[in-house]
Amino acid sequence: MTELKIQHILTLSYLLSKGAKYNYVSITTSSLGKNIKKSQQAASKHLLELEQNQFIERIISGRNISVKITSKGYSEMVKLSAILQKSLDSSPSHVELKGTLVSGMGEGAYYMGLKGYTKQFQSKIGYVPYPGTLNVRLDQKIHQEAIKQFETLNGVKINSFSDGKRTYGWVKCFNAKLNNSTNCELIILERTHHDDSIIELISKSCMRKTAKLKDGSKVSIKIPINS
Amino acid sequence: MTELKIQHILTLSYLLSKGAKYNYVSITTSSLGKNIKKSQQAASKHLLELEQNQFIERIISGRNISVKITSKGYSEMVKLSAILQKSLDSSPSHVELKGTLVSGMGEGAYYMGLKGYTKQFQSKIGYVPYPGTLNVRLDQKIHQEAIKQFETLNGVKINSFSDGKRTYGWVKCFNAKLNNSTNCELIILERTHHDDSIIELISKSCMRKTAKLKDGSKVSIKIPINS
DNA sequence: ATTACTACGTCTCGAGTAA
DNA sequence: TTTACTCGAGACGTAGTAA
Repeated sequence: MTELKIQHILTLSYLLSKGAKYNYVSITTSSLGKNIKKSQQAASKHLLELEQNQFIERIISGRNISVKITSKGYSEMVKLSAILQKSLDSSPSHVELKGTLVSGMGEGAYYMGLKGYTKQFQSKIGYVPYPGTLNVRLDQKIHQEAIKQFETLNGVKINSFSDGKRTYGWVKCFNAKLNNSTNCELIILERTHHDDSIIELISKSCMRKTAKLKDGSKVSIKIPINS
Repeated sequence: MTELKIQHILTLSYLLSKGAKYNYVSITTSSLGKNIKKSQQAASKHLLELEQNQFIERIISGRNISVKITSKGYSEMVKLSAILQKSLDSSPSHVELKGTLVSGMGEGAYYMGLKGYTKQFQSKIGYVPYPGTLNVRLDQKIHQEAIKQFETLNGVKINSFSDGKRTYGWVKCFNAKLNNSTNCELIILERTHHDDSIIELISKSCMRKTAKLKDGSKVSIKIPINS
């Protein structure tokens, strides 16, 4: 049994949309050509080949050509569409980052402890974070690159605020799971104070204790993507 | 902007199924080749071209290659999948037959009037047909061919029966609309007594009267397909 | 083992054109 | 107008092979 050639799927798709599943529909090769963005000659060849391989049936009366898709042709299209559909759906909806626990400068703890932030944390993520952020260095390039997409993804937005002297930038939170067990939030800062390879996490309790971590521990962070 | 080449969709589909929408996933060109049923070399070329046209991003560290689909690549796949999906869904779910009203031999009327049939008609299609079938000759080849598929489609099945002397074959009924207005049933007989170009219709009342028809009238019959 | 180059063969397309 | 042929150009895939 001959396989459906990949370049024929647009032709079959067009025929299908014209109702060629149950009825013989009359078409011209030039109109088909336009629709699949190929020449009239290519369209003609497509029909010929599809007929030869029994994906379609043709009835020719004079200049008029009528085409119907066979059940074999239809099921091939269903199969292909299902493959695409499945691959689009099944794409795992989380990002996994791996890295090493490092010491921060205490800056994160200072900023995140400001009232302008803690009030919003309480209402938007449901808790006031333990004072102190967990800094993780992403050792591999693939994780350093993967983190960049969070700039464009939508998380829980903690708005910027001002205390009269200066303004503090916004913070985006993404729910995450540390080492498959500890719930926490990955935070993306408007004004970051370190390079792309360091990420910061906050949590309700002290993660160094609950997850039994110390500097140099290898950690995994999984962030579900909900879109 | 370069278009996504049709031969690359299987590669993108495979990457997607490996989770390459959000994460960089590491793959080998030979495993990709196997999955898309092409050689390792072809797979390598595919990745190179996809990267060139910004459908994917690659990170190469030594022998290891990691790939992530770009948003451009993802949306192209969504687009294509939608086109296929739509063409599969939107296929008109009815068959239209056109033909000319002709006189039957009265045989249809005789058989369909037998109690073994009429009892089943009453319970399965909700009425006892007007005694007499409407015979329509399908003038065009495309309609003569289209009628053949009803052999394999499932309609309302009127079972065969025996009166002791002989058995009478089964009858399949398909709800139909005559000239867009009169409800009737297309009947497919196990033992037909005429050639493929003649179809028979039954209805509750006399269609020649209700639809104002006489021999030679051109008629249209639309049969919804429910599958 | 890996990726990806060159070389070559085959497939696909489109221009020209016949019927 | 149609469809579909021939044929040349270029796209695509694979074998062999280097790194």
